[in-house]
Amino acid sequence: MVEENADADLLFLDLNMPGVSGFSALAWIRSNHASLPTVIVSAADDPAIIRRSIQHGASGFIPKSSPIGTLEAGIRAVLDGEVWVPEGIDLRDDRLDSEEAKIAMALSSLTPHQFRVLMMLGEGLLNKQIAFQLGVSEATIKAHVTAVLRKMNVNNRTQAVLAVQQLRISAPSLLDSGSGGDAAT
Amino acid sequence: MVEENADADLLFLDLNMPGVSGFSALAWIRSNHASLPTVIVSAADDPAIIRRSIQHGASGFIPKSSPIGTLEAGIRAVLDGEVWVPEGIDLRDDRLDSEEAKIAMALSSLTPHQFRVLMMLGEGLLNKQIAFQLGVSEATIKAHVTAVLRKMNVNNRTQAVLAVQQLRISAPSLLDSGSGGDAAT
DNA sequence: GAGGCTATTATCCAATAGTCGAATCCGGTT
DNA sequence: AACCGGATTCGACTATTGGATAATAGCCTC
Repeated sequence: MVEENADADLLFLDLNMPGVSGFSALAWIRSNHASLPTVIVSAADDPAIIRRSIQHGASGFIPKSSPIGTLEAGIRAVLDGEVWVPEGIDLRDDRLDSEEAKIAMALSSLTPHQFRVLMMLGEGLLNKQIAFQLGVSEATIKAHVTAVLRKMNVNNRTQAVLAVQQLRISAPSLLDSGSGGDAAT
Repeated sequence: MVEENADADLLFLDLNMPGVSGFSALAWIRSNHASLPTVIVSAADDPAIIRRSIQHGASGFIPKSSPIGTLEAGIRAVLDGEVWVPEGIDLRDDRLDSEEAKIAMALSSLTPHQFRVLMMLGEGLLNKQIAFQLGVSEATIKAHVTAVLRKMNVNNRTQAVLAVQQLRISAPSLLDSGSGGDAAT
């Protein structure tokens, strides 16, 4: 849709759209339509998610629970070139997880069709099914898939899908990174 | 490890172990070793995660930040057959998301080897690599994979991996669907 | 108009994935 | 001891995937 509406002034983007996992779309749109301010509208209000949205290039974040007035103020602010987040959200000290940044960058380099194909890989579809849905030959899809694997630096579609999954809405800040044995007794 | 220590009295399980995504291991262990009380020990303290742990059959949840005394009390309670969660966590109204329950049930039906193979699929490994790591022929792995696909009711490994990913630690309560509304931290 | 990038398709080939049937092993029963 | 159901193992066969190469066409830029 973004491709077909290149003259839009503003984009409202819902995280967790079916068929597009988490921040993938945001990361791609930010690079391929840099002049299109994007506001995340989400039911989530987790500070970690808000921060990640901004890190991925969103111009604003407006929880669905916001009163109309806030929505309006947010839109005005973003159209004025500002970054808008709910009150009380601290954006300092923000740096994107390096692994996540790497994946986002790879996504950015994809062409529109390649991105589309990748999202469909993420639904576990066969090349043949993707070809049918997009109305092109399977050979074309294979070419796209090959290009995607190369750009994402992975060896097969499953790994590509797993990489994309890392941009899902989950709360990395809540996890731990250390690990050690767990044992029983 | 659980398979090799069938006589254990209690299992401490860390969510997000490398190679086992989220609640997968818990779901499987609960069905295949029903008499083994399992306590989740995690750095996370999100009420949603704690609730999901109990829903998946954990006997207790102890945040890593807990003082020793609490840890001890929790262990005693669980060994006495009780369910232990941090103070202030409300467990009422608990029903597992139906899609998630379906996946957990499918996982439960897997044999030890099949489960192991599935977890390795989740790392994007080739059949050949799995075969090597487990010291069996590739044909054997293929057979296991086929069995897994059948039990999980999917058509290919990518779909199987995606299903397992749904049991990752992410906070469904933070996404749309209404209800909850606990902003952590 | 030339050069560069994307998209499309095709063909050929090697590797990987998935299905089927069958042999073997193992624990528990009869 | 014979039997049974299952888990595990494996080889043969087929389908899908991924890589390499090439050709055509459209689009944008210089």
